[in-house]
Amino acid sequence: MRIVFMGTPEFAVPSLAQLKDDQYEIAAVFTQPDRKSGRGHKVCAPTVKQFALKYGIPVFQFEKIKSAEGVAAIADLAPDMIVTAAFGQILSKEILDIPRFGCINVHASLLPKYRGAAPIQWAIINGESQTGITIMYMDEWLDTGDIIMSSALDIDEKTTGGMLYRKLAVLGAGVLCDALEAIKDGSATRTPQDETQSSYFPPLSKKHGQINWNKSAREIANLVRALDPFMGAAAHMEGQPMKIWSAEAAEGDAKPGEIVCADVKTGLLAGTGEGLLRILEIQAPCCKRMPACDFFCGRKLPAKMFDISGAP
RNA sequence: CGCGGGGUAGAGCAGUUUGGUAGCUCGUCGGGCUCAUAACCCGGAGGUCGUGGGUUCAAAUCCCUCCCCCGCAA
Repeated sequence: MRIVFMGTPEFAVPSLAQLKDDQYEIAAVFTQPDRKSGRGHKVCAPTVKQFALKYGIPVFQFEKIKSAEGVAAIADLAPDMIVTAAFGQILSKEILDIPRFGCINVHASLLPKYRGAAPIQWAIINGESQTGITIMYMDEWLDTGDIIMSSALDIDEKTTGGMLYRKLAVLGAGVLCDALEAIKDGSATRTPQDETQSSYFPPLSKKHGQINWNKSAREIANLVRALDPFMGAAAHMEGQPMKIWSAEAAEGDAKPGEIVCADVKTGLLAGTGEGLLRILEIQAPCCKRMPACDFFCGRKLPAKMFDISGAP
């Protein structure tokens, strides 16, 4: 089977590696263009590109895969199937119709729940105890195609976004492998998604990372956990941005945002809409993330409470 | 050349403007006090002040080089 793989970040790498290990013919890899990113705006190649180059797989990068050039490039490769995993671009019908075995996607949720670009983080933000991987045929809309198979994974109270991301990337590769086997031997099924059970969550932006101190300590702790280590939950103190990297709900009561105490014995406790938030790891501007007790160890806290209005 | 902050003891910071004995909090070790303690008191150990060079009688501090870390922005 001749496969064209499309993916961009770390999440897609285990799936691509699996295809390679299983001896599928990988005609080419499509990934997002190199972009200026990070400090100093250095141009960085996507993780998938780095992997592909290492193994001599041809790499294509189009600003818009839907463009005439993009479509032509895919058609020239004459793939039997297109496999995507966190590619970052939507395939047009024109592209979807090219491979004779269709186009399948590795999605990091149990569809039809958590459609969208950031299902892993949203599942933790919403306090889900379970998520998973779905392998599905793609259609013209976002994450709405027929399901081939899925596999569930439990989320425990300590699972961060980063941990879950890595786990699901590996699980995704495994389920992808199973799905391809089923497609090859003709046993694969197509199950339409139950629209009544569907949910969609948008890509994460800065706005989603802002801590709302009026929410419950549990909800805030979930947000903090979900955004570690990709973005970090943002709080502000006297207008200064602070990131909270690790926290847990604790018993007690105080005004939202108010710092109840900050000492080595009890840690850093802040009030919320319901319960207290014990902040375990925090980061001030210009500093790296550090345990909360280190943070207030050698300096005075800038204020007695967090800004509850959010960003200035 | 996108903007900006930072690197000083195991950890977190002050000291740099105006060059002149290396400081603070926490931890750690020893001792004391206490029914007892993560509390309190006394004492100790621990630092090539990121790297390399320059200026100077003298550099954490002033000048240049390089390395590393972080915030904004994407």
